[in-house]
Amino acid sequence: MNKGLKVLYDRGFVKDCTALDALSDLLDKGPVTFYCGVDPTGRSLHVGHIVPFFAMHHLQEAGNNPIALVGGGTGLIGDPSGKTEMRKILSVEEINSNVEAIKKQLSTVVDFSENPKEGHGKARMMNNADWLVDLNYIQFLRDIGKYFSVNRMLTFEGVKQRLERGLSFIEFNYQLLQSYDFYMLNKLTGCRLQIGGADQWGNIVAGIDLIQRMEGPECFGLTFNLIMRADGKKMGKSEKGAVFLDPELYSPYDFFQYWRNVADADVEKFMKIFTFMSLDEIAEYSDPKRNINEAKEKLAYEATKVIHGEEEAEKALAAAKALFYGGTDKASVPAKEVKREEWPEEGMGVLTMFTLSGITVSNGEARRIVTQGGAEVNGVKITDPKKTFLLSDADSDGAFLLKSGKKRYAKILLV
RNA sequence: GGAGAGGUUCCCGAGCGGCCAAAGGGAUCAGACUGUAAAUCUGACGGCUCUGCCUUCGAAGGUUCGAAUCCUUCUCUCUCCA
Repeated sequence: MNKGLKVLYDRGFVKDCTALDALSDLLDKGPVTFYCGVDPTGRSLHVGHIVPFFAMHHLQEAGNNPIALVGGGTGLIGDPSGKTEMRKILSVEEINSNVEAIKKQLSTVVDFSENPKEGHGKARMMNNADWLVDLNYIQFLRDIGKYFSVNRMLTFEGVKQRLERGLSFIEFNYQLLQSYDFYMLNKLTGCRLQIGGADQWGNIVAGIDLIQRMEGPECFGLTFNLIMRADGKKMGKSEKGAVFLDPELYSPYDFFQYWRNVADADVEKFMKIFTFMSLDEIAEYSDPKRNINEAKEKLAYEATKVIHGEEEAEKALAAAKALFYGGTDKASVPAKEVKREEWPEEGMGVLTMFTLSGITVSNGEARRIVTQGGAEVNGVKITDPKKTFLLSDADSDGAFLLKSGKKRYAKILLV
């Protein structure tokens, strides 16, 4: 099998391939241009979204040329695959600002630079708005629509599910547009391969068929496993909601903690997918004789390093050590700054402090934690919800370190 | 267009005109046990200046001493018919 392709298999990405042998041959013959779509529906991707882009990274490393196709046009519609409800329709401005943010996030795993490393393929970013927005409806129906069978589209799993709940015509069209994307990319760039999550299978196959019917070359599709956690939950959801890549929405410290707390059974799998560690190194960490917590720490460090950079990863690691093993560097604990002169003279109540720090959403929730014995301030357990703190109670760094439960930390920093 | 069913707190889902901030489950949070894991058990779970007060049951009105529960209009969803 082709080397680049094998990497994806070895690391556990691949779910299905339309024509494995033929694709392998094609890759062997030289660099292949391939693409993967992203929907700009939010201002940040979360860890589940980025799986195909890790795959993209490995293929790029093998010399192939990736295209990250932002769905600036299709985002105006919404893909019904895997959704049980209609997606909200975004304005053009929203989409454009999301596109910018997403590009930045993708750059952490895919190298979009002008001069990629020796032997690596050259990546680029494209936007399907470029050819979709001005599409002429009648023309499109005549040229593209004639190749699609509604009967066949109705048999697709994603569509079937939606039929039970209702599917609007606009969403039903998604498949045609995605197929058209593939066709256009093939024409414009010679793109021969589309990769994506397992839920994209139907759309990818439809695209390949379309190109064939439009008398283009044989194209390929490769889909990846939907990454599930050992507890059966979908990847990328945490107690706090989706694990976003945007540090504003999900701090690097929390990001680190997300990986630090994965189930034992997931560690090896996640190392293969969400880090660039070599398989040999991963094998070392997976040795059952080895302390599983060491492996989790490594996973957390590596994953954070990829997404937020080495510096943030170091900080998160140091902070974790400080909080859990009594170190001193607590710098990267998420902090909320408060001006000294704004601190109430009679002291600030614990409940207010917890809510202010963002650790709790309401005073009621803070009260619960305090009365149930889960609250700590600067290492001292607080059980009285009426307890107040004066400026002079802050630690030597001028901070209050708040702890909720066993592992949630936040800080109020006096400035 | 016609007929019917329905919109309940984060999600699913129960709810006799007063005893409903609203059963039950899930999710979540805290405690115990642990390895910053899993499983399990216990407790909490709208907001607040918290033995009380305020805001919620698609929206707006109305009936009533009193409504999530009754009436009217509007709105949205689903099903069947054409």
